[in-house]
Amino acid sequence: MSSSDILKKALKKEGLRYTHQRQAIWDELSASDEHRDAEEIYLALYNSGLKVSRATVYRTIDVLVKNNLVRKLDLGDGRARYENKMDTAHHDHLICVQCGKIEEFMDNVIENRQEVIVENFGYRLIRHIHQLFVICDECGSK
Amino acid sequence: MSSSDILKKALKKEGLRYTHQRQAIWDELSASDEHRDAEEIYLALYNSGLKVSRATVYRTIDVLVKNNLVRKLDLGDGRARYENKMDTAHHDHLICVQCGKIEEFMDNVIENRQEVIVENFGYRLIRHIHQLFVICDECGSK
DNA sequence: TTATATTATGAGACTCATTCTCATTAGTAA
DNA sequence: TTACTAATGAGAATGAGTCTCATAATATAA
Repeated sequence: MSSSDILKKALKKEGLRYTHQRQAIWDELSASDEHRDAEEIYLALYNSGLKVSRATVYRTIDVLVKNNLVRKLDLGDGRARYENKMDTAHHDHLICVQCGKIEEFMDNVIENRQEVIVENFGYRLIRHIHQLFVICDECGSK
Repeated sequence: MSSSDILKKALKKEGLRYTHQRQAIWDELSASDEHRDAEEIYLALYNSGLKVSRATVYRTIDVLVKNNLVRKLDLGDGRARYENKMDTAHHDHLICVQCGKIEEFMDNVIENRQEVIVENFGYRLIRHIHQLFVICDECGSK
């Protein structure tokens, strides 16, 4: 399925219209596996000649997040980051507190324990946030 | 060690002065095991007749957090929560996405796996955030 | 104690990411 | 095409948190 088909499908599901702006924003996000904030997405589009407003960037990202095409990350520094979620397995993040580098990890033992913990409370797990703040090899060797 | 001794010790370590406001804020935080935001702390003080400014609330909480007397929680909704950290073992949180109720959990298997993961990257673990967003028993039964 | 030197406080201005408003523009169903 | 809406853009608004600076309070020295 092409990039535009994926988007069109999500928009149709939400009863939303297919626009150039939405396609441009989805193209920008789906073409990269970086963890960027809204301003970086906005500037990337702007610099490639696509004048999409910040408001539309935010609005469109919301739709993409809601439809599981993009993941929103809150790293605790006041700016949300977004990552392409297409064709990527579930994972959580390691963040270097010095240089900001972001790595991904996934651990089945932890995933299973989470379920057990929530079950013991008699609750139902909806989603989780698991972030390991580290000093990476490069920063640690300085 | 009394509440004021604990605070005085932390302030001395930081080279800061002991003031009524700082004591009032620490009293308010140390007397409860709730997870409140800065505005709630401010209002609790205000309503008990202690007119401490918001700026001082924020400034003092920063000192308390830095000295491990208080823990700052980022639940991803734009307002930081603070909890008394005195005499409490390490734990992470379950948050009900419907009613906002917060429960605490601690799992040694997870704690150990975290260390292993970070070690495998050749990094050093500084701190972590682990939050399980759930639907609690009360909300789930409705 | 009392004077002196700082530091802390309060009020409100400011910041910055994000959301909202509303007039204009553009999809889309018929 | 038309006609009906929904989407967009520009900039105002929001809200948590931070900063400024004149005034008040604390710690230190005498």
